[in-house]
Amino acid sequence: MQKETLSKNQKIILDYIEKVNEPIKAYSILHNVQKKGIKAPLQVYRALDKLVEIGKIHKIESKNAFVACKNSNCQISKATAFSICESCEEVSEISDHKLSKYLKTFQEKTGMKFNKYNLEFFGLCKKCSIK
Amino acid sequence: MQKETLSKNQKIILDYIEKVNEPIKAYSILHNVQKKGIKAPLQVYRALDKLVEIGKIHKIESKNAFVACKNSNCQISKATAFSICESCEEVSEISDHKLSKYLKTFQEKTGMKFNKYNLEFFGLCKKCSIK
DNA sequence: TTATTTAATGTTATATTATAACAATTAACA
DNA sequence: TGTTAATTGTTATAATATAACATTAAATAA
Repeated sequence: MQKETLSKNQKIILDYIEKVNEPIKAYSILHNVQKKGIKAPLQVYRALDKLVEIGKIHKIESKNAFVACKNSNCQISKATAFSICESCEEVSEISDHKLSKYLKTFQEKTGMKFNKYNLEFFGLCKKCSIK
Repeated sequence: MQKETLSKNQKIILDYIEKVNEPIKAYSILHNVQKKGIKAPLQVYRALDKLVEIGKIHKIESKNAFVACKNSNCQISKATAFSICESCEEVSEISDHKLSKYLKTFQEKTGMKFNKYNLEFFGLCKKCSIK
């Protein structure tokens, strides 16, 4: 699904999330797109649902926040991995080949048929560990 | 930290979570321990925080639910992995050596110092994929 | 022991996150 | 063009979580 095929609200909200470029919460999005005519939480949540579904954004579950997907071709739209610095709150999307591979073998082993996973690492980023 | 050193509320709530043996939500816990004298959400949330901190339970972030840790010796108290069936809602804790190993090498590569991760797989369990 | 500090509790109020329900509108397409 | 599916708008409310403050219990140092 291309950005061009998104609906009005979906576009407004994706544009905003891409602009801020860091995890942002639904009500904060709402607050920031009100000048564009979006008035109610549901309008935001509906767009978020769709954007997550098509892989344009990811939800950081541990933070109830949403962030634009950095993998433009988003093959991994349904397999997200993030590292989250507990000090500066920086969040980075991880795109690691070995990990995807591991997860596949894991699937075979457990007999479970996965169609999605969510992985969140917490710790100190390089910068913050120096301090 | 042993179970014996837990406080009154912590014990009540851990006992209940261990008994139900599946992910359960804070307000559901509250409802079910009211006969034991726990009256307010905060009493539950405080105990949950502590129990998560010491590794007796885990939070399933995508479900806002809590589940007892199955690894009695809980070395992996801070490294949790779950598989979640999207059909029957069954949740299993995963304890996989290869995964822990992978995560360690990953840490070295990124320069980030991790002290915790959360991994949630979604899909269909064996039973449900047959249906 | 007793003073002191730290952890846990109790309680009320409120903040934050998310969805239900229903009516209206627009887009997709047979 | 008529029909279905997707999206929107709106109000109300459900579900999840924390703030703030007073009190009590437990741990431990003098």
